[in-house]
Amino acid sequence: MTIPVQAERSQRADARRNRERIIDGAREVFARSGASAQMEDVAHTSGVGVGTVYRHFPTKDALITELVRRKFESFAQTAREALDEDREPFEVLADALRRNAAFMAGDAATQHAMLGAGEEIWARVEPQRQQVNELFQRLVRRAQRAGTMRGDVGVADIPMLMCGVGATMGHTAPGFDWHRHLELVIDGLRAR
Amino acid sequence: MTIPVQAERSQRADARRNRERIIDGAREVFARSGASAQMEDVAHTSGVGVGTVYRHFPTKDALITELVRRKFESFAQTAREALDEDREPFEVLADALRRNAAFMAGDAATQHAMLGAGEEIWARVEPQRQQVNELFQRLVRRAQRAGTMRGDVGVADIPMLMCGVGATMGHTAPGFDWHRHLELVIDGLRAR
Amino acid sequence: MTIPVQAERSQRADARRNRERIIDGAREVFARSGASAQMEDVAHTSGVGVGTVYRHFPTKDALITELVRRKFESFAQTAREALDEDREPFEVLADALRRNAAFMAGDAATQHAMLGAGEEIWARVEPQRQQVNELFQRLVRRAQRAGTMRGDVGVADIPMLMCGVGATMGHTAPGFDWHRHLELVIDGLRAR
Amino acid sequence: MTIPVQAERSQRADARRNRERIIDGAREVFARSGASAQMEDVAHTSGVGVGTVYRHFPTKDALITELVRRKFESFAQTAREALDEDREPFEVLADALRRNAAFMAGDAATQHAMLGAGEEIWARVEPQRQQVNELFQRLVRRAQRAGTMRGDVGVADIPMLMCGVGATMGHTAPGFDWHRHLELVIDGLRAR
DNA sequence: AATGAATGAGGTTTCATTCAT
DNA sequence: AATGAATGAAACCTCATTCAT
Repeated sequence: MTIPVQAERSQRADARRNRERIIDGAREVFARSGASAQMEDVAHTSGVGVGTVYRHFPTKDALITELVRRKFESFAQTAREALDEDREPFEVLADALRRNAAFMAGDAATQHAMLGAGEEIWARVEPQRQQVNELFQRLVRRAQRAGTMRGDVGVADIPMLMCGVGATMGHTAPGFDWHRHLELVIDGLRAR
Repeated sequence: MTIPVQAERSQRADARRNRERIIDGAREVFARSGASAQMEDVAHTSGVGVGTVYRHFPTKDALITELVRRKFESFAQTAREALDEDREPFEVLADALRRNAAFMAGDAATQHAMLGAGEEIWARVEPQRQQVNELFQRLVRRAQRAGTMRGDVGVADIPMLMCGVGATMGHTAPGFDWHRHLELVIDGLRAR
Repeated sequence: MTIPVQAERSQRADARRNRERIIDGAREVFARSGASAQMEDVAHTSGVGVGTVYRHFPTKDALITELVRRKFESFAQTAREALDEDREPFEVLADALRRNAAFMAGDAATQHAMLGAGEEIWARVEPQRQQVNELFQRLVRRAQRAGTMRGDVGVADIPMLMCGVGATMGHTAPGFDWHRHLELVIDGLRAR
Repeated sequence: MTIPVQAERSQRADARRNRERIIDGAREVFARSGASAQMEDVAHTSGVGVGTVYRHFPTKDALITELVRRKFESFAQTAREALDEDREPFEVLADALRRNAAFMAGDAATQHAMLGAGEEIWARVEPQRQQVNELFQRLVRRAQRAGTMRGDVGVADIPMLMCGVGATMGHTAPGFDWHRHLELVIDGLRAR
């Protein structure tokens, strides 16, 4: 009786490992090919067959959604770490934004979602989004209490502004530089 | 002798009318379907055959490029009109940005192009882009001389920031409001 | 009353000139682009509009047919001139074949028809074909009477063999040379 | 342990069977419709979807190329068998040509390629072509040594002459008969 | 559970022909 | 009679998804 369980477990471990490989592959492929990435390419890059990709993610959208979800989770993680920091609160917030922007810069799938192309994706990561919002809410409140952040800006503005920064990342147009964009945004949040 | 000339003119007028109808149709369809709009749909919406669309625009990209080019031209027009105004220079600039943002908000095709989907399109509109830049350059200079605009922000930053505002337009996410995004951007440009 | 007649005549002259220009243009275009030549290209090369091409030739096939018909007429002309010659009859025949092969070499449309692609075209130039046959019949008979041409070869074999030579013309494959092909064919016709 | 191997093999066998079905279907369709045959038609005739055709042959040209390649391979096979015969060498060569001509007559796709429609195709079958040439080279040499074949004709002439015979096959014109054309060619190769 | 071959709707583009001017 | 813009039926090819092995 224990043998099938072991087998099942080992298979689950296998499946789980595959799931991770697929997610890694997908990130790589989306970074390479942008929104036009193909499932076959994801499968090949991940070292599995397309069928396996579809076993784990019933839809291309579902795969992208997972990528975005995880990105939001790392945004949340950044915020959590920031909450433990002890420096000047606005600088803590600004650094968290900088770290998250850097995360986004390396992830074309998330950028794609950020650009409004994926209404549905956006809806399906609502829980994660709220989680991020709640955490940033606290960072914002601290900074506003400290008087170093504008009082008339809310947490809700932050994802909107960061989406804007994300839009810059996809561009190679002259004068476009998301680092500068981000600093202008941060500057705009600072109390005067 | 005048008859052929008239005939020639009337034919051209016809073709030109069709061209405009196609552009109008394209705007409508791109607004509806975003980047995935289909040429067949554009043709049908414009009330012409696909062949006619292809006679005027040899490629889907060429059609989108024309849409974007015209949008840039209206941006330039806005700037020209602004240069004739003689209110407080920063307010003149801010209003020009508001008017242009409103133009973009009504044109999903341009939003799409702005959001990095079309490297090539962007390149082919370079002349128009520079024209817009030059005109805004003057508005910026005036405002900076008047001391009501930050001195450490350049014209080059403006399209980048406006691109960010455009990214907000595609979203229906809670808290997303491009008017607010724009005002935050304008605020960030204001001298303190 | 005479004025309209003159007008009509001048128009006919005009139309006729156009017809010739179209035929010249068509030859040029078919030589350039082979079977995939386009009517628009023919029109442009001829310096007229497509509509004009279609006024003169209701169909692409009709245009090609005319080209082939004329080619056959020049084949006939070659034969007629040969019949006036006074040299050794087989050599006269051989030279006629050489001249006609050279005509074909410069005319992709005819080659195309020769390659069996145009069943219908072939059928529509039947009268011209028979004319050519009859004339060559006489050349063949003379050569056979002179005993310098194989007696067991008929006129009917000649277009078939020449079609084969024509097939060589379209090729750039190594070792392909229609002049050599033709000489081998001529050799095969010679009495031993 | 043997099960996966069997599975792998049977899958490959399946794909391979499909590949053969596609090639058979293609031969049928090209015979019916000539150069203008459609991929959709090939798919339908083969009993598979278009996608499957494109999985096996990325391009219409690739499919035609394969057809031609195989034809060349059967030409080579004919030559190999002929080399094993030990009848009079020229007759052996002649029979090989007859067999190959019959192969061509049954395959409109090859006829089409032979007739110069596909420069690129011709280039991509160069190795097979050379293989055929080498084998025929030996047949030719034997016949020439035996003194029953003309000494001033080379192997390089053979494909050219056979191309000519192929051109006859596409025709239904009166007097056209490729068997006769071939015999005239063979006669031309014979020593006198 | 994994594989990758198969599917086929759908997308862009071409071009012979028609027709309004 | 001439023009060239308009038409739209194909043609080729792609790719998300399904399914037999």
